[in-house]
Amino acid sequence: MVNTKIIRQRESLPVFPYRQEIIDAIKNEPLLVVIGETGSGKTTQIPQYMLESFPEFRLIGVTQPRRIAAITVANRVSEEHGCRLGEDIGYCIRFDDCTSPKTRLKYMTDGVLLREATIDSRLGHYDAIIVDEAHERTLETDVLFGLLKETHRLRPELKILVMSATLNVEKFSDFFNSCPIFVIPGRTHDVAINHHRDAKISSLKSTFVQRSVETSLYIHTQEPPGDILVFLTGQNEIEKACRDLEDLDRNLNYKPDVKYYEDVKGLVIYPIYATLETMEQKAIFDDPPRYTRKVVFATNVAQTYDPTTGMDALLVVPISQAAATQRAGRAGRTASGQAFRLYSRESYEQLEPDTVPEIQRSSLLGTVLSLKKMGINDIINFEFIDPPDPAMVKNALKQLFLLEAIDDTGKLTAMGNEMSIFPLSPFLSRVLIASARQYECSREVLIIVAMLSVEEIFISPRNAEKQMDADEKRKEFYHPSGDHMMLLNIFEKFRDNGYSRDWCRDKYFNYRALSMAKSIRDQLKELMEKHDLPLVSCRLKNYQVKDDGGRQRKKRRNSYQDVKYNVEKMLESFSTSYYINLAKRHPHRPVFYHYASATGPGSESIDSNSSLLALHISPTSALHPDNKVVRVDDLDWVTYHSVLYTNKALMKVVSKVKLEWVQERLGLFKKLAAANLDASCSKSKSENNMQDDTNDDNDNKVNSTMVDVQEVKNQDDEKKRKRLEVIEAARQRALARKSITDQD
DNA sequence: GAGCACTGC
Repeated sequence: MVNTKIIRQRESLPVFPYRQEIIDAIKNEPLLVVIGETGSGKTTQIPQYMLESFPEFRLIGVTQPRRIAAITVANRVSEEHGCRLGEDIGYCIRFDDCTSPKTRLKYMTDGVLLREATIDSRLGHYDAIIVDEAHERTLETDVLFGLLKETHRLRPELKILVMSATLNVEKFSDFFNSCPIFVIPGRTHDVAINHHRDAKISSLKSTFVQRSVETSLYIHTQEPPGDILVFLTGQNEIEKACRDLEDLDRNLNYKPDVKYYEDVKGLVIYPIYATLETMEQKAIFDDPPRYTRKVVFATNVAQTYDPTTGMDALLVVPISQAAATQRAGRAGRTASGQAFRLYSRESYEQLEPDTVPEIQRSSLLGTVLSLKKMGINDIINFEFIDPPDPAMVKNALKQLFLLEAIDDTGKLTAMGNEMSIFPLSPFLSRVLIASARQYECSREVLIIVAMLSVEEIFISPRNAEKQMDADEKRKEFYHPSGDHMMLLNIFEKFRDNGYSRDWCRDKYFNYRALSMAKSIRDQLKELMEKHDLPLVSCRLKNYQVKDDGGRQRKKRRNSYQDVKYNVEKMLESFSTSYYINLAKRHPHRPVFYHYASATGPGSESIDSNSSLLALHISPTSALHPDNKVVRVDDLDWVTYHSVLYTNKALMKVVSKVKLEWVQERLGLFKKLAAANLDASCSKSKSENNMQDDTNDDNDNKVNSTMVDVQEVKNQDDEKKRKRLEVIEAARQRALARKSITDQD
């Protein structure tokens, strides 16, 4: 049955007049770059043209950066094509494979294709690969670029298309052997851009929320009807902006003395950020009531990875010119519009032209492990379109060595091979394997690992009363050993309550996060079964439910022995990785110091001082002094899952450990100093010599780090404390300064 | 002076 309406729709798309030209180009060229704006139809049409024109193609793969895009596009295309989703046309995302042996066109996330590549780096199932939304430059897209270039050498018959929305794509073409670029002319509307007369970005500081609210109100009262979209940096700012604008709106009396009040008689204000419930997110697409203007406050900030500490840090940084232009372009999607920048034209011109690709600002630990698994040993010389910072690569190699995933020559070990089975941070993969092969507690550790792989579990209500209620309710999950066991408690209670959304709401837990943890647990369990990793419980045999009130509880406080599980075994499993994040308490203060920073590039650069950065226990931790679960002086050694920089360095997910658990593994730091991890990199001799120097250096640093920690332990005079504080403050300032391009 | 944007396997 031919649906004429669908045909008419397909033919009205900007890409349609170029159908034959595109097909010819694909026929003649193994590599092709296609440019087309959002809405040009490139994502839905070009794969269909290929399906229709190349019947000999058994499978065409199209990657998308986001799950939702893969699903909706596949849906749309199967409808246009007149087949049921999952038959000729399907999609594949994590936890949801909607394809069949019949499938010839497969939409997927770039992460899925990357996982497939770790199993078969030739991508032998595919006759064509299309990397869509390449301009987003996700970590996965960038790695795929390098792999596909290699695959092209091995399989020149494989058709490779790179599709992008930006015009600045010579780079893609240059990378793929100067391949042709096909441009689909777009349909866009004019956007007028207004800059602030003189404000510098650096001078906005904390006033940007207030300024954005004032500007919104100005637009509302002075400009013709039309919605307003405001970009801010985080949830807090967004909520404050919503409140402030609502207050201002309430005080407006919509008298007919201003030109546009007859058309615009009120405001509807929406916040949008990821942790909002899906329903609340969808609300922003509702049509506002008549005569009202819609204002949306949305998020967007950048993540940075600090190579001097090897830690993730969330810092507010100025956007790039490209990102500013893209944001402004949002105003012209459906009609002409205006963009208001709260900073001057000069400030705009001083911004970085392009957004730094994700690969240059994130941890490469998992990426390097995947590449090694694919047989790519020489990571430094791997063909990246924009190579990552070599210091980041070296850091990743060191960490992988400390996890025993690679040996002292940089080669993948049997352990590393097994670790790459799991779609997890290599730290957590290592823990999971230890719990299965060594400590006999994988059934429980599996849960904790899943809980550590999801977004924030705790909801922090803004309302002070609710916040107190939330804090109170959290207490029932506390465990004297720390937060890992708390996570296990939470998941088990969630399970015992039938994975209920209402239960989550009552306890102030993020239902979406806990459901995701359940899915991940199930997936990991399947992978363990498939690869013969034993699933063993450490539940104690003689465990009986006994309620003898306070005495039992008091006894538990002084021991790691849970009445129910062998907690030591679980925490020992975690220590196989997290000895790298071992911290010792200051003798007289509730702060901690990292045991040996030899892992991070911190050891390479400045100082052994990085080990003296004061680490605080996060207020959300069961072990935080205010929570009174344990006395601070009962804490000696702890390991932490991650560090968050606020104005302090906060350890997140902290558990109490015994030094004897990690003593043996600490020896790996020593071995690291002697290892030559990028020996496989065929660098010039002089660079290799430099390499050796660095390694010698590391050896010294490891020692000095240990001496320093020892000093902290033995000495405790006021001067020393002062010195540490000065160092810490300097570090924090340096960290903040690095992120701001404008001078004060 | 307390708190973290977004993806994804």
